[in-house]
Amino acid sequence: MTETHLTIRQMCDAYDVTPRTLRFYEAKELLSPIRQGTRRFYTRRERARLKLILRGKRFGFSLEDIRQLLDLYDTSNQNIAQMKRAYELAQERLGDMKRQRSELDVAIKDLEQQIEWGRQSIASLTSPSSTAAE
Amino acid sequence: MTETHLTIRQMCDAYDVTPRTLRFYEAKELLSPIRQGTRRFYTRRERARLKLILRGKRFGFSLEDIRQLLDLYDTSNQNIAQMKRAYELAQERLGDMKRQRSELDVAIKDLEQQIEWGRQSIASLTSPSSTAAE
DNA sequence: CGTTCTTCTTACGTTAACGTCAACGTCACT
DNA sequence: AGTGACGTTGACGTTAACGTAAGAAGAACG
Repeated sequence: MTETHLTIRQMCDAYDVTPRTLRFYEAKELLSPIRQGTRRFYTRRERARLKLILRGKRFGFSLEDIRQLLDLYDTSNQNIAQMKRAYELAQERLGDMKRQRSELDVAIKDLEQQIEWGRQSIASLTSPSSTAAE
Repeated sequence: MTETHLTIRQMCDAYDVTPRTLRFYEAKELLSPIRQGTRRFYTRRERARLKLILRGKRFGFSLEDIRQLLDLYDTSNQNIAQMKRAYELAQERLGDMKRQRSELDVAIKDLEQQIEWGRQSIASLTSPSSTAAE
C-alpha cells in the first residue's frame, strides 16, 4: 500500500514502458531497484532516474550517454572522480542540447514556411482560380 | 567540371556521409540520382533532399518519416493526394517539433541547474572549507 | 490444496541504419 | 595491354534497444 515502493507493473503503468524495458535498463545499470527475494521494487530515486532516462531518449541520447549523466543527478554520489567526469560530460551534453535547440528553431520556421507553401500549392491545384501553372 | 552534377565521392566529402549511406538512402527511395550507365550523379535537388534528411535525423525522425515529408518539399510534385498526405504529416511533425522544443527548454534549464549543483558539490568535496558534510 | 496470476531468468528474434567484404566493371593514363 | 583509382552490385555482419517465447517459482484466491 505504501506508494514509496512500486512493483514493476505499477512502474510500467505509470511510465508507459514494458517490464522488459525496465529489466533491460537494470541490466545496463541505469536502474537498480530493491530486490526482495527475486522481485523488484522501485523507489522514488528510481522513478526520478527513469524520468531522466526517458527524457534523454527523446533528445536522441543513447542509453550509454544517459547512464554516464545520471551520476551527476545522484545525490548520494561521493566519488569525486566520477562526479567530475559526469560534470564534464554534462557540459558537453548541454552544448549539444543548445545547438540542437537553435537548429530546431530554424527547422521549425523552415517547416512552417514549407507548410504554407504546400497549402498554397494544394489550393492552386484543387481550384486553379488564380495563379496556377498549366 | 560543372558543379550541378556531383559524383558520389563529391557528395560524401561535401556532406560527410559514406557511399554506403547514399546508396542506402537511394534504396529506401529518399534519393534518386541520375544514372549514367551504372554511375550516380547528384543534382541540386538531391543535395537539398540530403540536407533535409540529415537534419531530420538529428531530430530523431526515422528515415521512413523523412521520406514521407520529402514529398512536401518536392516542387515538381503534381500528385494532389500525395501532397495532402505530406501536408497532414508535416502538421503533425511540426507539432512534434514544437513539443520537443518546449521540452528541450525545460531540459536545458534543468541540466544547467544540475551542473551548478554538481559544481558546488565537487567544490565542497575537494576543499571542505565552508558548508560541507563530514 | 490446486489453480491462477505475476514475476522471474534465460535466450533467441527483430528492426533500423548502416558497415564491411568480395567480385566485378570502367575510365584515364602510361 | 597493364595498372590504379573510383564505382557498382549483392550479400552477410553489426549495434542498439528492445520484443517474444519458454519454463520455473513464489504469491494469491477460491
